[in-house]
Amino acid sequence: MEKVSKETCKKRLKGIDDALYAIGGKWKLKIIIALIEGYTRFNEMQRTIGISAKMLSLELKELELNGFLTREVHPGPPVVVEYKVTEYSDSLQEVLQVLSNWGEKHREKIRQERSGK
Amino acid sequence: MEKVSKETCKKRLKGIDDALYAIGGKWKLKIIIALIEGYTRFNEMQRTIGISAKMLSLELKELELNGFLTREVHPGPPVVVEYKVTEYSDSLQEVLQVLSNWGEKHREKIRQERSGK
DNA sequence: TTCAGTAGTTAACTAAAGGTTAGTAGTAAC
DNA sequence: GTTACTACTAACCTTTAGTTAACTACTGAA
Repeated sequence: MEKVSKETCKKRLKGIDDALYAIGGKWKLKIIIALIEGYTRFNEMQRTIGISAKMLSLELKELELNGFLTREVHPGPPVVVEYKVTEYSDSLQEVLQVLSNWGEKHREKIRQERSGK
Repeated sequence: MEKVSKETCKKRLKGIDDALYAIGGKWKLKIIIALIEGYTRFNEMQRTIGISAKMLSLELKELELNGFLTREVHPGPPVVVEYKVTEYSDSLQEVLQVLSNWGEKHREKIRQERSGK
């Protein structure tokens, strides 16, 4: 009789590890949300998310490389660059939903604890 | 007719923000998994997760402060310290499940892409 | 008595993440 | 002709995250 379920644990840890590798960090999920909600332009996203140009540029490159979005340059003039989520990003919808909901509830809990004191 | 749903977007971004504030970073979710799966001791968790003593110590303090776990010292001799998840951590089960599953599938996808070349 | 284990802490350091400011090159409005 | 917007990039700097090794203090086994 073990208290610890080593196999399940290892499996879950590995899954989390792989997920964090692809979509961990401060910005990736936020960028994907912005794209899913219909934002396509660089400056637009920068303002919406509250990210610096440098970070946005870096993260967009990584996300493109990993198949989460595409970058389309429409030669102008004026030149317009559009970022769009790929179908693969749809596989993240559930993650986004669950995580965002949890965050909302957590914020509510914290708020109540503070006001309750 | 807007392509962008600003309200939904803002709400989801805020939710993600709150979630990442509490459980973002490389270690917090992993520690919670280890605890949920039944690990209770410091060195045990260190080995299972592959985290340094310093980081584990720091993260455990934060998680305790935020109500995700309790620290029980059983005065010995020998002194034994037990970490246990609180009920509140159960609210993370769905997050853990969804994220870990996504990670697994993502790894599988990457693996296939590499072998397919 | 020496070696190993428990539960950490501390110091010294490196690496990664992120911010700020400035600048580029083009368009377009005032 | 000056200001502003778009989509960035480069240099510089700070902060946060993380590693390694040494050390504490106590227990128990060889």
